[in-house]
Amino acid sequence: MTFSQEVEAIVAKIPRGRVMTYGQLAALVGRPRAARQVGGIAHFGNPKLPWQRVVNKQGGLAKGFPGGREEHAAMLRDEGVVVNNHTVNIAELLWRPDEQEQK
DNA sequence: GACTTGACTAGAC
DNA sequence: AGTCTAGCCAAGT
Repeated sequence: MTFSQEVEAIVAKIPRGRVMTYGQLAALVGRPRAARQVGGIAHFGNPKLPWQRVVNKQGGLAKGFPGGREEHAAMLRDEGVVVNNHTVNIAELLWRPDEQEQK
């Protein structure tokens, strides 16, 4: 299991209407400083994963997302995420894996 | 096996 | 407050 596979696994588990930061995502797989790599994985990784739920620490949408932030924001809104000025309420929407684990 | 790249983050100017 | 630089880690070439 490579780092990218672990990251993809977590991204795939992010519930609808929730988001995560690259930094936290990296930390969850044991590499708190690998935020850059998380972004890199998103670029050439599995395009079917909800990368739109992965945002930077400011809650801002990914700058390199295909279609631009407009499309990114539209996707998140469709999931029930409140997006203001291309920025999500990271404090409210940040998802914690333990919410789902509950075990 | 070494060098380059990258959808990040935090600190400095 | 906006922009630049440096640090970081793993995958790609």
